[in-house]
Amino acid sequence: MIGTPKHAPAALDPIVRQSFAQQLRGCGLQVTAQRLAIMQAVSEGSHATAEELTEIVRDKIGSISRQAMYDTLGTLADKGVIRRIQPTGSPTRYEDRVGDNHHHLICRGCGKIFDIDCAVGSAPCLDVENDHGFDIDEAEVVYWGRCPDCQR
Amino acid sequence: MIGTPKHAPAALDPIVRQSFAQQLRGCGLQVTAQRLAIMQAVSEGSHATAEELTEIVRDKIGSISRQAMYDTLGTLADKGVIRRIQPTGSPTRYEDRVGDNHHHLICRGCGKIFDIDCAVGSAPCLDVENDHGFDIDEAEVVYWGRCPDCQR
DNA sequence: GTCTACGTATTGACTCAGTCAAGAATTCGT
DNA sequence: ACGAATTCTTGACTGAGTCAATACGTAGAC
Repeated sequence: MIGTPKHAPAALDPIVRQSFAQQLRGCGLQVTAQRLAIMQAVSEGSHATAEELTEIVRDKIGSISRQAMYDTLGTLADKGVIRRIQPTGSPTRYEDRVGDNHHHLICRGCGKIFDIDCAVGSAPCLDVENDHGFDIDEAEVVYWGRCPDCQR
Repeated sequence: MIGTPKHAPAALDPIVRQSFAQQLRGCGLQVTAQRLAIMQAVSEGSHATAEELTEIVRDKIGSISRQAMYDTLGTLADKGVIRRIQPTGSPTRYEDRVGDNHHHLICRGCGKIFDIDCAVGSAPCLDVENDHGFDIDEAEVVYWGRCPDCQR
């Protein structure tokens, strides 16, 4: 809670706020204080869980219901505004880096998650020998290993 | 034995059974009816959930506790005898294809899972530009799309 | 063969993440 | 400012998985 990653926890930069609001309208969604706070929280937290995001949002606007969190996170993820990642053995996490095809590196020891830029290009790995007739739209890659701290 | 109602409907091929038993001993595990039945169930089901596997095992040996299922599936997965896969929005699934670096193709519509052989080679994707000092041991790839049936 | 110690299975209560449903509040086009 | 549609709150609920204590079975020692 102390020492926020990117921004001071206080007020949302009006320009950023404007951009969040436009994103919502662009998706045909109404603009509400809860949604703005959730979008801000996702962009501040790095791969945060719904519970962690709830904490952050409560710091901003006082209170929010669990259901509003899940509803909004779900809709935003469906609209492609945020991305949902669900590592094995961990609750669902959310991030705001979308559309740049990056992947994740997770430590088997402590569970920390790092971003990995895709080495192959902008839309790699989508080539598959036998696609079973599927219309494939995403290749999700998770690298597993041990971080330097956990290698002892 | 004669008096007991513990039926054995689809008896396990003795040779396969032997191989399962050897795998268990090789991992330093004791050989029990429950474990043999679970290993057989995993090799029969394709990407089955713990619950589906429980059904299959009960058909074989009459009954098993939920805890024994989770314990055994967990141990076998840790020992590398079976593989655990956890797609977003679905309970954990298990399969017995291990060590051949294949991936999975999941339908966003119906959730069906298909195996995809890795096009790149036997241990691909493990090359990463910036590995953050990690000791990476696995790259897990999930392809998302729509199967032919769900494309309408 | 039997004994014994440890690994394994059962039981039942419990936790955690997420969902459902109904009603109250807010947003925003007119 | 009005009203319909969307969104939020509340509280009960579900499903998957875990914990802890006890009972059982396996396999090595005698």
